[in-house]
Amino acid sequence: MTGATRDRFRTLAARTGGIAQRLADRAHRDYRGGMARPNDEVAALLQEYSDLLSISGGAAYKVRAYEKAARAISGHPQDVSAMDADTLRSVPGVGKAIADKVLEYLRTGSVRALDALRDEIPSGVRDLTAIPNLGPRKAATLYQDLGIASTDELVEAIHAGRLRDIPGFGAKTEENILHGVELTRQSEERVHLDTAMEQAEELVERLLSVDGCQRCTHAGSLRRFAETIGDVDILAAAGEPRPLMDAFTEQEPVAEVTAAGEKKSSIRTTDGLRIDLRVVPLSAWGAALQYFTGSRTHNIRTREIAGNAGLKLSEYGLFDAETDQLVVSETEEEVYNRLGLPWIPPPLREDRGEIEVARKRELPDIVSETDIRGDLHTHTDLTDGVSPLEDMVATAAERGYAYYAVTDHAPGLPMHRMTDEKALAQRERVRELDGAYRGMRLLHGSELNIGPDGAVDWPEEFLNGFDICVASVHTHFNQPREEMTRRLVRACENPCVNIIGHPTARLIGRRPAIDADLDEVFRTCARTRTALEINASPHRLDLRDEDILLAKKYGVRFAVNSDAHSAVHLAGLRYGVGTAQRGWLTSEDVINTWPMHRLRRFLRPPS
DNA sequence: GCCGTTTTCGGCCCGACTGTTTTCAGTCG
Repeated sequence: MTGATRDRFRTLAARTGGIAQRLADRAHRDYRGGMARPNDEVAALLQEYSDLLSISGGAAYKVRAYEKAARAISGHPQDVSAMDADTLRSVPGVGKAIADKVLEYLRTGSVRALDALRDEIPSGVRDLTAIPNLGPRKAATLYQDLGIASTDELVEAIHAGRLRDIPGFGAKTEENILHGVELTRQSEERVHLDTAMEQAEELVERLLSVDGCQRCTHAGSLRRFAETIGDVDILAAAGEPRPLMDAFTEQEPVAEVTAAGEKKSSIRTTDGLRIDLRVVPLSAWGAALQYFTGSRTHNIRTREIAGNAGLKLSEYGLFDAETDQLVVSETEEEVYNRLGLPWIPPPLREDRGEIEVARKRELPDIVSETDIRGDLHTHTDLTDGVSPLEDMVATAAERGYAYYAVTDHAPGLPMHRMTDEKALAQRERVRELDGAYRGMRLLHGSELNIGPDGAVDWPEEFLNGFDICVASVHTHFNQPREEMTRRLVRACENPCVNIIGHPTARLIGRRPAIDADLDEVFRTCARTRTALEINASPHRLDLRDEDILLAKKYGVRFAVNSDAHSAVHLAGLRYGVGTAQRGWLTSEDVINTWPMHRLRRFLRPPS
């Protein structure tokens, strides 16, 4: 690389890091976990192109253009694989060059320009940018100066002291990288909930169409809505397992068939996700479903109960321990009932006291997706969303919501360039649209930024003009515990703040939760009637289940929100509901299951 | 590369923090 090229490289790369980094995570996920929609497949491709372009020192605006197009296509409601050139170009951010590449991909399965970049930059170099604080520029330097093209090589180089000679890399950077590697490694073998779910549902649908398939569903941690998934368990019932096993192992894309038997087969998809299929006779369906749903500790408890009752529980059924006579096995209900328990919803099966409570017939009537009457945290293309207000609202109406809040970012995050005028103009448009959909009311709100001292963006007079305010931590994640606690407490005490958005600000596998005294924060929420969000984004799931259980003890209310940045992602609310279920929440605990008049009173209590 | 009541070039997402420097590159939200 010449000096001049390097200079250009530096100035341009300086401006590209942020968004690339944010989406690299998503792109990586898509590669590991497979692609349910052609749109996501194309988006992942464009994102990869953007990443490689920025690593190779490509023009910053070009990098961003591919980035933007990737986001737009991922969030676009129509299937890109059915589009012609003109329709493609009607997607915002897609022009001639990108439309051509998309068409080339759909026609031939590859893009020459992307292949050329792949030849230039090993995939391991792109993987390096998944490490926090290590962006495209640093990854490029590491590769060019030291030939580092994988995380393992990077760790080795640090231990060998080889980074010391590279300008811009000091002791602190080494330490941060090692810490970041640790964080990413913990989640390396696991995928986000949506990735696993989409893959599982697609597969289940395909298997259900196979001749002789009597039943098919996903089980395991996915059925329990665990926050990340190690491998996907699929259970099917059939008299003759062979056709199902064949359909399973011969599907695309399979990288490797790791087991292929009569009862169980395992595959690894081309993106590294492991999927197990078990086929049982219909008569054993209930016992098998119970067994393969887990959790391990929950099952230890149920087997224990069986043992104490002179029974034996396995994936084949509930048997009399003495005679080996089958007692029951056809449905999960039968199995639980015969153990003296009501059926226990899978998200509760974590051995967190559900057995004892079930025995007393005191299981909570946990919140379900159909209880949700509206979404209270969503974005539009006015800030960092990709769908216009009208599309978001139309999709919300299709989902049957009784109310829907638009909460774009506030001026505190300068990148979004929010202004008073823009917020007021949006409000006017929201008021115009309100009533356009029968039975759905619109709320105009904002997602405020909680500053380092706990203050939020706008003065109280202005905030009073909003129907609803979510307030979230978006910066200064590393404050000392006491400072962070004071910060959150102050935000809760602000009478205009209704909901604390993604309260711990964690990004699963990427950024740890902020350090705060949660007991203190939850106590304050209860006192100030500030709801805690359960952010449904599969990258966040924040609050997480255990924090929800703790907060509930303080009498806090919750809001399950999608934080959708496109119309397509409004459907992601289900992952938040699953998390709320894991936190034992009922609809009484969740403010967006309440009727509009009750929600209004909660948001703006009469003084 | 995309986009345009500024129609065909020039602007596009800005500011702060961190770690490395000693004036700034890189990363992040």
